[in-house]
Amino acid sequence: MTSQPTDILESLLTSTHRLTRIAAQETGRTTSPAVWRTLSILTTDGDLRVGDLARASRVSQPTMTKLVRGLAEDELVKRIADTDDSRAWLIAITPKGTAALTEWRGQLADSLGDLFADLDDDDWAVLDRATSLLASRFSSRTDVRADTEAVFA
Amino acid sequence: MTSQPTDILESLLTSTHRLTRIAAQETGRTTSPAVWRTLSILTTDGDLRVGDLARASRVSQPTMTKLVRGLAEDELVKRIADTDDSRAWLIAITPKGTAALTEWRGQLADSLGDLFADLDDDDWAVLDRATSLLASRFSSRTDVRADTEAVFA
DNA sequence: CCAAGCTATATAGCTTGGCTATACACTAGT
DNA sequence: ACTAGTGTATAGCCAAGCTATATAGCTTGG
Repeated sequence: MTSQPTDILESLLTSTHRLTRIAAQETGRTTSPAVWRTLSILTTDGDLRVGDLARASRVSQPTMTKLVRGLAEDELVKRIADTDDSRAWLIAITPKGTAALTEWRGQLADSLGDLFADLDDDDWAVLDRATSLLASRFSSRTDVRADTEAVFA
Repeated sequence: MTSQPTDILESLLTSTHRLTRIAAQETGRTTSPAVWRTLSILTTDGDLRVGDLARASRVSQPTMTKLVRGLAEDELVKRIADTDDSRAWLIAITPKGTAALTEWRGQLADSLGDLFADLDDDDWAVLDRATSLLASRFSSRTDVRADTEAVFA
């Protein structure tokens, strides 16, 4: 019996959050999901305004403002003045930010390696496909939210 | 071309956290990942002591104590005195807790339904297998290889 | 061309989940 | 019985999330 979508989604979210906790403990890193979610979005989508970044990451604008402030202090992102609209900023990931994301990716593999040691190539292929399926949910779509006019600049 | 495990894991975690944020916004629910992660563990593993629950959920013991207090106030779990060790408590999910988890599962399906509308049966099978693979990482007692039996039956 | 309103970001203040350090209460070993 | 060990709770901190609101800059109608 194949599981119902509702069960699959719940199990997927729950399991992944447990994985996240394991990664946090094993790496001893304090870097939060919010940080690498943000960096990851900037990497795949390119420079974004604070508001668009908030929508992409699905958090409120004040939350993203706060996150960006922290990231900018750590020099993982930089703010670029928007010449067309001086109220706005373009947020761009810095080389240091890219390096941090890459490093975290490696630590993930190291810390979760043992847990996945028994997976064969076929299992990895399944995870790969599933991950692609999930990632494709977010790519270049008329994002449910009505406005989003200028995501690509 | 298959991605490297390190990329797969990073993308998996990031995508799922974005899904989590979408679910939070669409359902308008304030219930946090920590809550349903805890309820989900209690459902699959049965009654657990606070310490064991903390280990299963991969948070510190004080964090779990705090979570359990909140859950108990909402009557989603109850504390059962451990007759063998009067320092300890067994934490059990209540019918109300089970109902809440079930309801959340349904809301997940509702709120994420549109996003996954274009998936065919094959795609869902992939997600199902991947989810089983992930879930099997945590079945601490019945060791590895739980995935092979768990997918289809 | 300027007041009124709309929009982009920032600030304030709150809640909760996460942590470490430590206290307290009970169990167990010698 | 004393000491060491273990299970839970408390205290106090920080970060990530929220809503409500302020500030600053665009835009537009009269």
